[in-house]
Amino acid sequence: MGETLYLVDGSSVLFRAFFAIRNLSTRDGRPTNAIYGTLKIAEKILKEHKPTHIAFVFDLPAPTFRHEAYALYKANRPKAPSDLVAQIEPAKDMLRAMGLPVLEMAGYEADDIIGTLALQARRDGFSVIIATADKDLFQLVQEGVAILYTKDESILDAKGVEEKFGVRPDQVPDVLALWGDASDNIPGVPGIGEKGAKELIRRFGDLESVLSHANEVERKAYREGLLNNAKEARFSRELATVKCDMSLPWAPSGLKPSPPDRERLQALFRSYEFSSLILDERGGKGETVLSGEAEPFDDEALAALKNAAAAGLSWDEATLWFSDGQKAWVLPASSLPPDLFRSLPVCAHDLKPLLRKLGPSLFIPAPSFLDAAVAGYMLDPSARVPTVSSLASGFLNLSVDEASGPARAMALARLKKPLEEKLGSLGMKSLWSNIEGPLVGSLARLEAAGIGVDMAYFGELSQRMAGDISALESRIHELCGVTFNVQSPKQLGEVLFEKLRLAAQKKTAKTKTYSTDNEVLEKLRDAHPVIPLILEYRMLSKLKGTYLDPLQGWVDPSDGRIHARFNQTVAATGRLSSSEPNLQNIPMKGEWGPRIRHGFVAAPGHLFVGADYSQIELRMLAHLSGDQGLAGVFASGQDIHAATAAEIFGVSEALVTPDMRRGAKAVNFGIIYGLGAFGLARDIGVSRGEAAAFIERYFARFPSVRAYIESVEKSVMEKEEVATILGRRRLFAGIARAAKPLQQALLRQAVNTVIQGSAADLIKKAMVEVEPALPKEAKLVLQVHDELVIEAPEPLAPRVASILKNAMEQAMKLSVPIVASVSQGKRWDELK
DNA sequence: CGTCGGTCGTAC
DNA sequence: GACGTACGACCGACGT
Repeated sequence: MGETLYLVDGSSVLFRAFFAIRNLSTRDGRPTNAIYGTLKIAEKILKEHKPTHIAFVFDLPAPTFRHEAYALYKANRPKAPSDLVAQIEPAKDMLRAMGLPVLEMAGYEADDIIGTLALQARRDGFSVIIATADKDLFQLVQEGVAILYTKDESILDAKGVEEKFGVRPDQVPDVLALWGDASDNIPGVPGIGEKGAKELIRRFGDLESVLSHANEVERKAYREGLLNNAKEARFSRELATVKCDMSLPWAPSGLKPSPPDRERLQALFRSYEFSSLILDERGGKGETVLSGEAEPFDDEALAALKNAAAAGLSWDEATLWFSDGQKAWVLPASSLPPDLFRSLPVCAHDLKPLLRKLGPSLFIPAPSFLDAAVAGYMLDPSARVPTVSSLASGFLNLSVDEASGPARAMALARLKKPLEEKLGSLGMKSLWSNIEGPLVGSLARLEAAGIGVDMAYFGELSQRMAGDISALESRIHELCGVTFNVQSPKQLGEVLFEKLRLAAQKKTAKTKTYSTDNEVLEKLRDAHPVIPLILEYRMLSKLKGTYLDPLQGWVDPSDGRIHARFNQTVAATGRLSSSEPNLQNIPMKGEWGPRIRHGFVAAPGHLFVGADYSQIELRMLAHLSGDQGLAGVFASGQDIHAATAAEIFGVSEALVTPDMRRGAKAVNFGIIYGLGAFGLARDIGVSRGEAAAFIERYFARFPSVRAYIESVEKSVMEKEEVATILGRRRLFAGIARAAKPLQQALLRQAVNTVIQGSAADLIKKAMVEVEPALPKEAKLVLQVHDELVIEAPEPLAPRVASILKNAMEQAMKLSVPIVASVSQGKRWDELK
């Protein structure tokens, strides 16, 4: 193995540190945040990568060949803030004192120095890592040259660049040529942005091919932009290309770190007041400050932690810290002893990502573990999930440097007991130990399993839709007699209601502009031939833009699967949420729903086994309210909406018409959401009076439901909180004193939280109970609020189906039956 | 150039 | 003002 040269884009690192780190300054007001950030990044690179060769490369404020070629080069760039400028030289001083080579040369840009050195180093047999936050440098990546992207600390090789940036490294200048770069005042092609530039380059390969095929580009704005700006684009490409043949006075072999000048460093740290770790804003108010140093993890540490009341655990990219509350110990994540976690009373903050990283086999938490983020969420699920330092401030009156691993570990060790006591005193001890605690591991495994997607199928679907969308767009412009952005509600409103003089239905709440939502357009469907086209356009571009195209970017290349996040600490009612991407709102209805779900496919030899609760929230309401009428409907297994219709309309079920059933269904949903007569009337198209009568008949038929809702409302006004069936709570501070409209909204939230949250408790319980009962080859892959999907080897599917159904139906014993219907299939759309 | 509020639209 | 819980795409205004 040859040696590795780290080339750090000093200007970009400094710039990023300046904006990323909260304001730091010395007592006499000199800013130090960018210096501190640069120091941290330098330390991190030295510690984690131990480079044999390294250099920090900076720009000097002098004209370069690009300025000569292009008078406007960087002319757009606003002057850097003076607080940043003031830190440039001190940061370089500090790097020099650390013994790190600092390179700069008048008339040479850092990018070109880096490019030239990178190539030279490759020729000399080095591997090269370029640390930067600037995508321009992605173009330098090749065999033996990688990027350390400081925005997310990922290492990108050519494949990585393609995944992150969407094109090959050698195509980066071509993309920039079209896209332009406002900060460098590279013009690019007007009308083409990031998305368009990448699409065009991916399609045609490079700038020249794009220009020569400009006539084939469907989108008018792109086509005209290309035809009219070929010269500018070529010129932009030149500007955006890093020069790799500069003549430089440095050789890669000479770029070695030398021993730090300790005395000079000490003096600089004293001057910048870095001597202790940073105090946060609360540091001055009589609180103890927890910062920290850590010793290497050894047997002594292990013994201390095993005997401690709690083992605080924190981590970053590659390092773990443990603490018994007094001392802290550090070890590389890679040298983690198996079984360690099982033997320690761990307290961590947001454990799931670590679990994902280490793999569940390395990390099986002891039963006594606590996740401080989840605990904080349980204590107040509407609040933003607290940080370690905010918890420490609240529970320990302690100020903690959130950026320090040892300090976080130490605080977490001390937090375990008070958090557990608080959960206990609020009656949520078993909610933690039976549900939320085990769920941390379940969700980590679910996320790690991911779900398979048929990208070729999605690609084809997307392409077909692109043609339809573009045709619709042209036709819409034609019919309206004007070219405009159909995706802009503002522009669309102006065209429909001013130019075409259609009857405006309503204004939007905040901006008082014409509303153009579905409801409005449906009312106008027959008022102008363009309206149906706009509705069609909306639907297609929504589906393509939200559910088809972005999914590609979430496929993990290592296994071809999507590993979405299932968040445990987001929804105020206790539900899970899903993001990156959200797999809980993939379309289901309409002709396109199944087509999109069809793209989610079980692994070869496997099947999806899915089960969803039938009417779980209404069943939960029947149980919570004890309403005999509602319970009777469920007990007899009738169609709930038809039965409700029969009750409301006072006819036998045989005489219930589809319209009556539809109305009853809306009432049933409305009850759960606190619907009023106004909303119901709008939903089912009856008069407000009729709607009010429906609601009144509903409550007359199911009187305990009304009584129950009123009891929840009374209780939340007194206690300012509600609790679900398993004791999960949600706070409604100040509800009693709130203004009427707000109070009404809060009351609806309160009632809905009990119902929705209790249903969430139920399916969470089912999740943690079903997992241990499954064959080990079967994995949970989705949770969609009332639905669980398991992926199982085909021969095991029938067994898994019965285990799943059983676990879901037996998770709680309610006064009404709980029914889960199972189905299986190769693709998601086959689950019914 | 990034952030953020607004609007719209999916899911349960 | 009027129906609860989410996520996120796109637009457009605003100020890092």
